[in-house]
Amino acid sequence: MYTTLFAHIDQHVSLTDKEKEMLCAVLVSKKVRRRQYLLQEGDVCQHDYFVIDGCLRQYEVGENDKENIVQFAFENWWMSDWFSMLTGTPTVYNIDALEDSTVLVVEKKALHQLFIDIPAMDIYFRNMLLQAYAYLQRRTLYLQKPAEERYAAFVKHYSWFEQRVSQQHIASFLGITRETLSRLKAQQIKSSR
Amino acid sequence: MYTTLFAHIDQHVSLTDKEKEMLCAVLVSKKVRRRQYLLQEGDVCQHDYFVIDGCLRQYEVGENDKENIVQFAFENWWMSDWFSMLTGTPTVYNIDALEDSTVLVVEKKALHQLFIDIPAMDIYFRNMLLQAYAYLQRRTLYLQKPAEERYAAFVKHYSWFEQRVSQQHIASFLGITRETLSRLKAQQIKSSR
DNA sequence: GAAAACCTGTGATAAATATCACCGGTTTAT
DNA sequence: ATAAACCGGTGATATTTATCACAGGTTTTC
Repeated sequence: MYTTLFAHIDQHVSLTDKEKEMLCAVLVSKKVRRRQYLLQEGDVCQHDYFVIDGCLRQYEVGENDKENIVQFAFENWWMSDWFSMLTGTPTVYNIDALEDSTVLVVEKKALHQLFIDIPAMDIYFRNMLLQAYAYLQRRTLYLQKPAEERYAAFVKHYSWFEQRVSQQHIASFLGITRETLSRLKAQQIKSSR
Repeated sequence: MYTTLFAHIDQHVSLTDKEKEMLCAVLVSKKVRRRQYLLQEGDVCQHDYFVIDGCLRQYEVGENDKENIVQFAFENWWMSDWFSMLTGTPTVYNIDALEDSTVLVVEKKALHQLFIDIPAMDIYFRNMLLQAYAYLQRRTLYLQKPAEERYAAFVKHYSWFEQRVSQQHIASFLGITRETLSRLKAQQIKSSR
């Protein structure tokens, strides 16, 4: 059950068997159904989630009920609302599952204790954070550009998303409407001939 | 000289005098003039910068020579290109000073050694990262929305920027043209009467 | 297995935003 | 000290993108 996570951690740092045991002790595995919430607007975020299998999304619901997707999480990604967790304030985001999924759950305090008890986990998490930050910065950069460039960047970096999530969710991720995305795709196919 | 940084660290964690000494040993203070580069496209980023006084910007130069500002750094902010530093690949960003500034410089390896030697610095840096990530996520959210909402969010969260940086830089930060920003401002003044 | 809900594509139109051009006022460089 | 560069505002216009409406195909639900 935990092998997926161990394999991922092994790509960054080495854990002793004893440390793996300590880690397991604070992990809880959880099955979530498609459309099921892990976090809802107004909650205070208390957990960090690691996707073993499936797909999560994090989004804000604007006025006019429009859903703005901040992030997806597929296999081997962590997802949480750090801001809410760090400050103890209610979150503005929702996290739910786009597919039936299996996740590992770590509670906030247990996570911080892990950092203290297992230096390697501390390094692993910092690496995860740095990586997440770097990717988010790149996304920020593209969100400052017109729709066509956003889509081009998406195809270049994340084209495999297309197999997993619907067009309208990709459009939301790119900050454009589904209609505009549909037209950009048509245009791209045309220009590649 | 280092009191600014110590004061900032103190807001998050406590350092012993011995630890402060160790920290000072790896810090180099540096004066940078307005327009002077700290990092240029193509460099591999090797340093993390802490602004004691002044203001930095991090930006990408697109085709058509357009500057896309990813981030500002004022007093008490750290700035670096984590992605380049983490992966050792050349950066796509430039970092330069918008005002004559004083910064503290830490070299990559020294920084990682700090994390190992001083647990409190480790926690401090993780907090910085979490905070930076949370803010960037909020920015991502607003970049998915129309110009008027971006500007409104800017005024709400960062209006003090306006005293420090030019309109065109703010426009770049918001991902809109300076003309559009100018019109939004005019419109805001009008509607507030 | 029929009805409802959902998803993608596409046309017509409206709204938002960018581009281009020009202005006067300020700062910078020689 | 003067010219040059920069800066922010504003009008006219072009381009991009959103909105609205509808249609056919698929999936979900009861």
